[in-house]
Amino acid sequence: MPRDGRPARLRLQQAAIDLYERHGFDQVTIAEIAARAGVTERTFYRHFADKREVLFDGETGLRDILVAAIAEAPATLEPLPTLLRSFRAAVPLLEGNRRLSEPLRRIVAVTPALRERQQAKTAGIIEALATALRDRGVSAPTAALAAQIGMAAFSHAAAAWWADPGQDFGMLLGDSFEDLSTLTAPLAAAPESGARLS
Amino acid sequence: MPRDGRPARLRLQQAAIDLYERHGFDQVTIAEIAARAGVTERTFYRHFADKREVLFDGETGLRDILVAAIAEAPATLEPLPTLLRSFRAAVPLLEGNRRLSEPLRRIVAVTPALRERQQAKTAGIIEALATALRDRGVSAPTAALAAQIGMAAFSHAAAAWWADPGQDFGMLLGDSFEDLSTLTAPLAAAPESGARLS
DNA sequence: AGACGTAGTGACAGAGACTGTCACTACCAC
DNA sequence: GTGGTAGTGACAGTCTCTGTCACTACGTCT
Repeated sequence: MPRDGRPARLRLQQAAIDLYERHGFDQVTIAEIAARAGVTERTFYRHFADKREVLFDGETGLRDILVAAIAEAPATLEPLPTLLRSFRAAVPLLEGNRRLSEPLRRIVAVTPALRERQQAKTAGIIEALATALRDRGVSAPTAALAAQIGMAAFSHAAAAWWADPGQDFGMLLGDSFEDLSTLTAPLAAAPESGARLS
Repeated sequence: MPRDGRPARLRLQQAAIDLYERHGFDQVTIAEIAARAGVTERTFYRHFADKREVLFDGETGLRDILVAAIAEAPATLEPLPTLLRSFRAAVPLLEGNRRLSEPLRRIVAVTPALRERQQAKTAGIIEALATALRDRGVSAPTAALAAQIGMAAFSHAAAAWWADPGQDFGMLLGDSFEDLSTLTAPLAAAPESGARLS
């Protein structure tokens, strides 16, 4: 029985963000969040697994877009170009959520427990990317490695984008993947054994 | 006042590993661990920040070796070759700890809360690698990207090493870094803008 | 209209993680 | 033997998270 028009879930998220930002994650209790949302503590746990999860609801949307884009890519495309393509498909989502993401980023940045959860979320996306690549016939180890590298390049581009709102994310992504090539170029100098990718 | 020869800290670690492995992380209470180590619950928290931390004591050793090796590398060496060099310096440590690490890996693998903590530890090492690269004059964004890629290659090699105990870790590392080159090679096909690394 | 299923919620009890604080003991340096 | 330091016990307390039962709102079917 919602006390106002918005569903309880949304009210809880908004209350949590407000309180976390104002007093710090550690100083806020679930009881306070629930009271502000007009529900009981128990109801909070019906919507979110724990105190951190309330901030990471949007991550699944990004993951789903990326996985779908990988599945739709031309079958002959190599792993990293496939990932670059999928990241480009997610740009509109990120640009649309930018305003909402700003306060979240601030809160997460200063709270170790939340950074830990965010890293876990990123690891989950990497795992999903690897699975999507395996479905295209890429071997498991190569898919895992490519997914990690691709996500690293994506984060690299995202960092630049957050730092300078004026830049075009799509172009930053292209630059990031070029940086991968630049970084790995010196490795060719000292080969040690035969190639082995599959 | 230790009840036996070994310091309480070691007894707590051993008790935690034993109980976590036997009954599962979630089913074990701090009181049980403390009782088995012959101390009180309060003493557990004097040695370890929380219930998970007791399993991740060795990670700092790996980090310190890697950072030291980076600092000692020739100043002209590129970022990724520098990282490869530092990972090679850590091989003896990993080979020496292999027997102890096996049960830890089993426990962590099946417990989401512990995997989360392990990801945080890995992120901490990546951060330390990036800092060490910056100290050599590598720009902050490039250092962060290189550290992530390097750690991905390291994990790639470690996964193969854990899967097949017979392999030489040093050679697997070389193969992993070659795989980086192989993966990024197709990116050169569609350049979009000028190079920008610093 | 009335029976029924389902989703969302309140209320209560409880286990267990983690913290703050004070007092005590062992040990080392001087 | 005096004082400092590290390690510990004991106790109280807060807060997170879970299990359970009952209740309401709402749509569906008959």
